[in-house]
Amino acid sequence: MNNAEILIIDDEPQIRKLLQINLESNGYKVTQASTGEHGLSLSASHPPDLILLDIGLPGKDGHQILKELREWYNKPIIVLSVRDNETDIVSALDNGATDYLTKPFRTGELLARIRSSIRRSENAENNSTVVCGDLEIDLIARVVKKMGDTIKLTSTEYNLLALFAKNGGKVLTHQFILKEIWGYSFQTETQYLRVFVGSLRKKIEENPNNPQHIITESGVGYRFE
Amino acid sequence: MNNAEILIIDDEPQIRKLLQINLESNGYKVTQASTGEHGLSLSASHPPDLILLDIGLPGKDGHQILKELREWYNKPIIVLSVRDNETDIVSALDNGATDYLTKPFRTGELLARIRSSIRRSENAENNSTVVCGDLEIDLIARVVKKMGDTIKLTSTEYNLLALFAKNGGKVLTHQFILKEIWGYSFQTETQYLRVFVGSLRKKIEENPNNPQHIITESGVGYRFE
DNA sequence: CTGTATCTTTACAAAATCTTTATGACCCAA
DNA sequence: TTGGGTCATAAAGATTTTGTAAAGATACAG
Repeated sequence: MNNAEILIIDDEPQIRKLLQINLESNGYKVTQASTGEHGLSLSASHPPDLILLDIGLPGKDGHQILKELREWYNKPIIVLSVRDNETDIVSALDNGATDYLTKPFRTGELLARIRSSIRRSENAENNSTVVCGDLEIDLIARVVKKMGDTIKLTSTEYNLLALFAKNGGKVLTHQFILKEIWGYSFQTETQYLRVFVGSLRKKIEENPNNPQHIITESGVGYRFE
Repeated sequence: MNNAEILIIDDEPQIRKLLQINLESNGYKVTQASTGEHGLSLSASHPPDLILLDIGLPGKDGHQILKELREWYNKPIIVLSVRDNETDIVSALDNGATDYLTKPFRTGELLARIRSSIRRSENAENNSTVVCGDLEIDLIARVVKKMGDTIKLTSTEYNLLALFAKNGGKVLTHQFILKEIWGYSFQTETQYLRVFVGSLRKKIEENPNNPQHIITESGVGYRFE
């Protein structure tokens, strides 16, 4: 992923600034939060592709934030901390941190660890091009073709289709889809899904009244074939 | 994974011994190799669940071994090294190392990083399918197939079948099933069960009048075979 | 500032599913 | 034989879930 979105949760402005400059110059899109609570709400309303989390936060502790994030967030979380003691490291890793880096860190190493984390979270969902009957979905170029012709999709439509394509054959619950595309706080907005699934079907299905790709599993969610 | 197999590739016997003792006392099964070449052939003949790789190997360099491993091996590789310079760290991570730890390392931290790596590589795979004659029930994808063809089940029908599949061979009482699927207050609604078992049988049994999968235990409940 | 594309919300019809009722079969003991 | 209990099935009804169109809101580019 070239332009992954990274959320920084850290109370020190100079660290945030340093990270922002380095990350942006490497092509990442950066969001910032100075408190854990703000970080939680930001990630809930728009889930980033990776989170950089400081452990030594004022107010709610970083360990606590990590636990709350991991209740639903399953992409990489790299913990940054001045604390170099084993207890903090082990606790963070066992609570679901992807990696733990002590401050001061080397920028090159941080970037490499970010690349490594993102790479693994990506090929967990098995990247490249998904071919499905007359449909071709290029997950890298973000292009969708039907019988060889490029289809014009809006950003949200594409995100939804990509999520389906990455999880072909599985039933995805409404909650899961809403969480992935719109964010944690949209879990109850099932009407969004109906509208967007409707418009996707109009564009990708041969006969939208008898969908062959996006199949509805009544009461549960949708399944992509 | 409680008893994961870990391969140690390191030329220092005392490090291997130290690792072996610590890993085995934590329930891991340990194999050892003192050279990169030996490590490659061991991992090829019997792929471990995780590899601990020393970078400072005599003969073929650890970076080279890492590259060759990554041509086919996609489970976690944690690099251990006395080299604490950025070049080695970045190179290892970019060549597919899951993590990089400098020696001397803290045992607790290493164990936590091993747990973390294995945990993530596990839930990347993760498919539990119950096969039962011509029936296949994929509990993660929430899909049921009969002779390879996907069967359309309603949400309640699926829940019921999944409950049966998870308890194959056991007799499940009416009360228990009703409690699990509909909730505690439905324990007396045995007629629900008759209706739903009936419709399930129509869909999954070869001959619904002579059911082979869902067997009636008169006066008690049902049993799944 | 203006128009266009996209997203969000509302309203209602259609479809799918669940619940209830009715009926008949079967087994077993009185 | 007869009557009570358990079970299976069909079908009517009630309820929930889904699909669709379209209006209002928002964001964005020129």
